[in-house]
Amino acid sequence: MTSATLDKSYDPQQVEARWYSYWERNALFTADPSSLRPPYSIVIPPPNVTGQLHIGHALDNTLQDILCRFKRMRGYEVLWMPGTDHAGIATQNVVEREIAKEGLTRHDLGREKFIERVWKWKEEYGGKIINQLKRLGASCDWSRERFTMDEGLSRAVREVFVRLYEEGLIYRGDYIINWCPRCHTALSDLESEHEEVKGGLYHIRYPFRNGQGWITVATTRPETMLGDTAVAVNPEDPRYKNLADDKVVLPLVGRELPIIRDSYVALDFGTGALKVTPAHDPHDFDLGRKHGLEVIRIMDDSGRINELGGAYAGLDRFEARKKVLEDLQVQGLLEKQQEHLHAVGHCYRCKTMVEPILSKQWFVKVEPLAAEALKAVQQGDTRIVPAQWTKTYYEWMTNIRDWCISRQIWWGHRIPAWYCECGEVIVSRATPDKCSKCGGGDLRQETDVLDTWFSSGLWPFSTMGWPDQTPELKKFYPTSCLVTGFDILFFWVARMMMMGIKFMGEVPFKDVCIHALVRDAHGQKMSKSKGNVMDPLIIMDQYGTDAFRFTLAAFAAQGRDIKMSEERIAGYRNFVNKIWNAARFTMMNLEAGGGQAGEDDKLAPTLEDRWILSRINRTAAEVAAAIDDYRFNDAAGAVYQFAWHEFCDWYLELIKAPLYNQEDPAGQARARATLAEVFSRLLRILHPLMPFVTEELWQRLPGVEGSIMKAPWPEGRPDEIDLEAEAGMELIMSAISAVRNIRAEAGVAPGKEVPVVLSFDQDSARRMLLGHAGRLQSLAKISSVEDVPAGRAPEKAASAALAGVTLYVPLAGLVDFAAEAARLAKEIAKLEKEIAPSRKKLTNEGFLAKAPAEVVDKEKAKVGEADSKIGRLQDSLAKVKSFL
RNA sequence: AGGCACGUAGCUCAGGGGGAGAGCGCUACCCUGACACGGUAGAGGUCAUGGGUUCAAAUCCCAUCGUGCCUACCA
Repeated sequence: MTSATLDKSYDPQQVEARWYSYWERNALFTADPSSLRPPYSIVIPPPNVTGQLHIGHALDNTLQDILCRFKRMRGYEVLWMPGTDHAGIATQNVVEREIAKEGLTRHDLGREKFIERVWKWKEEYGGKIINQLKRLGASCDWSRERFTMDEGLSRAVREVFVRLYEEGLIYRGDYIINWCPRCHTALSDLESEHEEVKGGLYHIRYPFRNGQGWITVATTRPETMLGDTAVAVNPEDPRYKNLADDKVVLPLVGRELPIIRDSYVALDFGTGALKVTPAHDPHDFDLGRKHGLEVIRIMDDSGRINELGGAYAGLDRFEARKKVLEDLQVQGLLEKQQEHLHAVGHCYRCKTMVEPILSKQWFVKVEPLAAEALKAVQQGDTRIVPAQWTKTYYEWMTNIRDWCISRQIWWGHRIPAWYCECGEVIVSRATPDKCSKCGGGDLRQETDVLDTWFSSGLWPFSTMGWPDQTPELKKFYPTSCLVTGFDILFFWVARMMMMGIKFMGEVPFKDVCIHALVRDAHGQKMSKSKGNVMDPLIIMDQYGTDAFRFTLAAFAAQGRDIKMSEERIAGYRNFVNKIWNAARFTMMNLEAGGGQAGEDDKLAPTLEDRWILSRINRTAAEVAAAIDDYRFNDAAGAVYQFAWHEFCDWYLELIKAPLYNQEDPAGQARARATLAEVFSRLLRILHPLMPFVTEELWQRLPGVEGSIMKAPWPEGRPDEIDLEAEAGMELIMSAISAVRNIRAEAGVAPGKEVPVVLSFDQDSARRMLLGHAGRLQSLAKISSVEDVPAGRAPEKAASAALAGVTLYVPLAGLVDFAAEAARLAKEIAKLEKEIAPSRKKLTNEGFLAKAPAEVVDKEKAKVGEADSKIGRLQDSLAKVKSFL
């Protein structure tokens, strides 16, 4: 392969397809638990099997990939554990929809057949996202890919369930839970998403039994009155101190209800009187228990009024509300209704309004687990980055309530509990064949399955073979870092913390790196219903994966939402192309040397060599530090700045002269050697961010063998840091810019060469500029450089004041003195404006007295420098004006 | 109701007590033998508002306005 085959512009499509399979074939992603290298491990947040790669996954996995590739290059044994989540409700919904097309429900098929169908679906369509992650370049160890319903992981689930049960941390009981009437299952508190809903607050009269007036209750849920078993008021409420009767008659139903007094009732809300429906409201449930109230559940699992709802039986809850209100209106019992804004839970899977319903479910007693998880972060075993999320984590961990883990669906880990006719409940790792109490053989397994998050909570260790003691666990647990969005901090991170500490005795990860949500260019959350989703696959097709990844990294500033913009992606596409062309240039020149580069580089390095080596050292260090700190945007920014604005803009331009100078073969070889070295390092610095193009270019570099993935990260070389070269280059670059500016402002044709006269007031500046006059000439199109004493400077010239030198471009006949005067005046004004704050500071006695000496010195130096420049510019201005 | 962020160039965003930055866009010139997905030179900002701390505030503190998000059982 030679640069003859390197196209003029980068075409991502063909390159990307080639390298991913190369990496996989060569097992470059595979982790070796017996390696002696230090471990670095990440478990992927397992996407749903039903999932399609969206931009949030893309961000999340790009960041993980950057970390993994970087750590590999730095000599770590890296395990990036991949896999997918069985996503109980979501997956079941998908397959139910599929069989619905055949006119079937899951009940037509029966549990076993239905689950077979789900597995079949999973084999066929599930895990599409895995290939999409590969498109993204994710360097996961696919040989270890896991699925939460795998046999091994299922064993871990059973083990955990049984142990928690045996310790009394799992229990079963009747409580109010969040019920989704569409999915027909219980949900945890987290899975019920609160959304503001405009509802009504209805004031309803409950007449006293004795006919002496009524009590008015206020409610947002009039339809649940069918299940009312009391009315409650606050014992302190003067309005209700002396009531006409101690019982009311429930309208529409006719049941007599006691009036209970409880301080729970707020005095200042509604009417101060509360209807109590223990079967359909969590607080009412508590009140009911406390006061020994009857519990009447009036709704079925689909949210329809059941036979206990009398005339309303069969009506959907919303129809029932309407009808109840109508009937109350007719009877004159609806005193008033007002608009009322309140937060109502919605199913996180299907957005159906959640129904709080009394039901028998399994729960995890989380308090003791949460206490440990809280402590682990407090004492720094796990660090949350950025730290602002720590508080949120604490808040949740301290206010946590028991976790409802049973789901009335079929797809998932079936709860390992069996019921015997004798009433015994057997919870066991292995399927029992007879009752442990009565010996009976007629056992029925619990039909409920576990919350999907129960199994994903075990992910960091179940994927590594737990409950067995495996080499993987030994080497890679606890994992180094977890990268995820804050939206699942509670759902998942918190649960992994609890489970990891409980069962491994150690936190599951040392760091939690929390990144922002990706939004569209207007800051809206991307969603299918809004139609503002950006499909990462299409983006990758259009701009290339590397450009996309680089954009994500550049946007990933901590603690902020990301507004994705296509313009930015296009900008970084251009950057990738810039790298490509820098490579094109590099290779053309390396080949021109017949592959001899590096052999004859004994010559002392030139200024630009020293400078670029110094700069790339700093850049490598900066990028490394940024990645280590999860400041991905800083990493991207630093390498972008270096590659484009130092390496390409200046260094490549500067070495064209020596590279093209046939008369100095040694100088050519030396330039080639540095170029090859610096470019090789640049590719390696870029690799974690843009793996594909860097691999392609790496493998085309002469003398390179093997993947860039195996190449070492360019660690710092303190000997190459060169302050003198950096300062010298500053001066040279400023001189070149000054000449270019003068040329542009004077309208000198780009091709025309101009003479330059320099008048020095510092010897170091003289040595630097005259010693590198050739560089000046080639980059600023200069015909000659002349050194004159200050007094002999050309008069009819445009000029610029630099540090230690005044630069003149004599433009006899060309120079427009009026324009030059304006330019100088502008320059002076700009300098004055810039230096004004410093001047002010130096007149401030407090500043001189209290500011650190080095700050004062710095300000003085700044003013001195500016004064020198301004003075020289004013001299020039006066001269120019004299010709007007 | 509480909590957490955020208001910086036309747009999208970095920065975070001592010289206002980037990308895109804009203006002018240039197809210069890596690159027009390019080059060179420019224009553009009282860093939301009002106070305070400090020798020094875009940066720290308080308040106000605006925006977004999270948590929450006043029916």
